[in-house]
Amino acid sequence: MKHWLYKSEPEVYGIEHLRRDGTTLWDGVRNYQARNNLMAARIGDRAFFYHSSAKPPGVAGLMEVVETRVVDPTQFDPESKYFDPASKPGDPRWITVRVQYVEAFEQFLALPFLRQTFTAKQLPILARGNRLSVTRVPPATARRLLDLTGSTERS
DNA sequence: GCCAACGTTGGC
DNA sequence: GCCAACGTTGGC
Repeated sequence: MKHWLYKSEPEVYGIEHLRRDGTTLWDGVRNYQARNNLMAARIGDRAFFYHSSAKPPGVAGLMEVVETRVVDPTQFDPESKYFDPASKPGDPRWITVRVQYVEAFEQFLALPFLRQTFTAKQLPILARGNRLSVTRVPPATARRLLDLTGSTERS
């Protein structure tokens, strides 16, 4: 089982929205590297929910991947801000996953704390200039994060 | 609001 | 294929 980190702005869609919805389609990713990471997810993988552009930003909760390689419908919707006129229904460009709520962490981990605790190698989003919205979290880092958050999944 | 770090686009 | 211009992300 792999661990990932998915970013979203909590004012747009945060862990509390997911708690309410139960599951959601992680749509709107329009970066090829991030998409490739989404395509590498397998059912049962866990994803840390990262609140970006928040005050403060940080790791807020945990999700489980429940459906993989889902065609992102917003690419074909002219009304959507994620509409991609170059993507063809027979050859969709944007593929994503469905995620399910696992928990909102008792202990939110703010970015300054993450910087104190991990190196950029341990947690790729800390790398200078890293703007990728979907990244892998190495197993050792995932374990430490789960411990630090008081997750129900801690070992 | 600013800026760094990229990714994308389009002219040539 | 190069590269300048432009757009986006996201922290500060």
